[in-house]
Amino acid sequence: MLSIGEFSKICGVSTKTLRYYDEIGLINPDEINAESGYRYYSIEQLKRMLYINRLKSYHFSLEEIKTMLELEEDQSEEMLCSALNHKRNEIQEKLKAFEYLVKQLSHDISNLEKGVPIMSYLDDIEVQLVETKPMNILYKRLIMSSDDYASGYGNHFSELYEKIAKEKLSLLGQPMTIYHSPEFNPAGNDTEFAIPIAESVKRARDLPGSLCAKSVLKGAYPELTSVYANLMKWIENEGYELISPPYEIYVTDPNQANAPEDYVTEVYFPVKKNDKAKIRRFLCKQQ
Amino acid sequence: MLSIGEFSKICGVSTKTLRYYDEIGLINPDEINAESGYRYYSIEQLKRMLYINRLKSYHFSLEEIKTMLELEEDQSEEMLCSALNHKRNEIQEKLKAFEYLVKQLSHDISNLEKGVPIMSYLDDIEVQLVETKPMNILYKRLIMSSDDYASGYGNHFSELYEKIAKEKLSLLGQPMTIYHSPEFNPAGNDTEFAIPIAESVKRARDLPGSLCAKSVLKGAYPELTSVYANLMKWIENEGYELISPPYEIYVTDPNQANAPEDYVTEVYFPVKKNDKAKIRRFLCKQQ
DNA sequence: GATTGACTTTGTCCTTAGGGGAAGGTGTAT
DNA sequence: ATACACCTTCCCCTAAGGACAAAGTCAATC
Repeated sequence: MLSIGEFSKICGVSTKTLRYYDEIGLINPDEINAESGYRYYSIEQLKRMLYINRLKSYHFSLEEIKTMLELEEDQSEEMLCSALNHKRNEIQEKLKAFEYLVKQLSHDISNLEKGVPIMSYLDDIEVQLVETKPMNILYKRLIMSSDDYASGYGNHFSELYEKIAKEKLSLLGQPMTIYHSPEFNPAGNDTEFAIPIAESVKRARDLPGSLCAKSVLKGAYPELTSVYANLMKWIENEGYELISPPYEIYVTDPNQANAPEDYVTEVYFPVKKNDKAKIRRFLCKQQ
Repeated sequence: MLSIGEFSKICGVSTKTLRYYDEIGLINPDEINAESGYRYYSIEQLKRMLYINRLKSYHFSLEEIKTMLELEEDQSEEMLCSALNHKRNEIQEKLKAFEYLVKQLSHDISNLEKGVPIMSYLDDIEVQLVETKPMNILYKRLIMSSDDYASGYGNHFSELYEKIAKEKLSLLGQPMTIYHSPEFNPAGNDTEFAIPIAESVKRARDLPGSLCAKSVLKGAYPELTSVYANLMKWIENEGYELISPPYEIYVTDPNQANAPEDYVTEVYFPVKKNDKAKIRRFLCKQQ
């Protein structure tokens, strides 16, 4: 039997960690001296501990590791395999995200070396006033958490496209997303996926035309918040106000597998000129 | 002026977060109503908030972002640039680590699909008993935290090599590391870097020869803990005990830029047969 | 047998970057 | 005046342990 210190050294895990794992039931010492409370581990527990270490290195949470160890005992290898596969996909996603980050960082660094401030691109986002025409859209509206965005977009749109194909509807434009939430909430935002079509079928509605402030983004989606911010700033400065939920039109189809830097997205903010009361309040607050 | 909810929506940051940032002084509202305590943000603060978001996406901590914002005000762009460069290197390191993880995961998955348990490789690590010859080693001993390992190894060895080159000493073997800490401690382990040489110079000492349990690892360094564990298990089972600190010899030079999977490392545990008292105690504990 | 020093126990507080919810006060529109 | 959305502070919670502190225990030496 090994004391906690000996076991600690052998597995390269601190004694603190071993006590913590005992507490959460991840690996309990083979024997605990009833009088002194000293923990003793057997040499056979080594394998379990090393297994835990390996799963930890794969970025599984201790909670996940615990259930995987229980799977191990049930000899349920398919479950284990699918957990590993799932984790591999997760890591590959992160890999891609990191590759993109390096690109972005390099871009910012080279700008900074040229003396261009990092956020100066904000001032280069152009805003136009346009009059949009009413559209008939096939829609699907639901609460989306920010985690779902990456995977969710594709799925929801493909559902809509499927319906269009099955019911032989006439496609009239690019896919779009309408944001209904009045406040940003990481837990979930009220989001509507839509595709313009000709027919007035069941899950279709009218999107009225109106005066809109519009910006076009050429770049990856994370940049969209900047565009939103810029549009809000613009309408504030120019004395307009938002009259209905903003929406985005995806001009480039992400399924066509372009690089994220080449995506083109149009952002529309339906607006009208501020009314007198608002202006008065606005000036009042300014004082 | 914008209420916290409006500002929240514009920047895509929750109101909770905005209050937290106010608390830690990352971004304070332009104005706070003295009676109601309501926070009001100006449209000019947008840029700062978006800047914070961007730095956050680069995985800077809020603490780091805070100092970077202060740098911004001092117009100290070189510091900013070096911070970004540093972060880029960090991310590239993580990228490499993730690529290796995917490899390892794939390996484990393919094994598992063949019905081979993940940890079965442990049973395949061979242990031999060997008699080592005494060596004269040039050494450098210090406390290394586990974070330092990746970067530290190279530096410390190159320092030793430099000394050998400058003082025209005779190189007699591969670089090695001796682990003196009695317990694993993430904050730091007592580690000795050493290279065998012929001359008895100042920072050289004798490493006595002895009976050793030895394993050879072909694979990346994170696997070493498994080898250590296996050796400990072996000496426990075979009735030996460790008599002096274990050490590793790096047969493959990492500087030769092989793939980590091809590294060859020998691990030595100086041992002797258990004495009677130990055996008695051991049996006693077994009961 | 006594002491020493290394080892171990439990306990409490601390870390990041906020999320959840309660209790109560405000702003604004009707 | 009232309803309702919005805002405030306050407190507790997260994952995976690390950093102490006070007190008890082990094994070896004198």
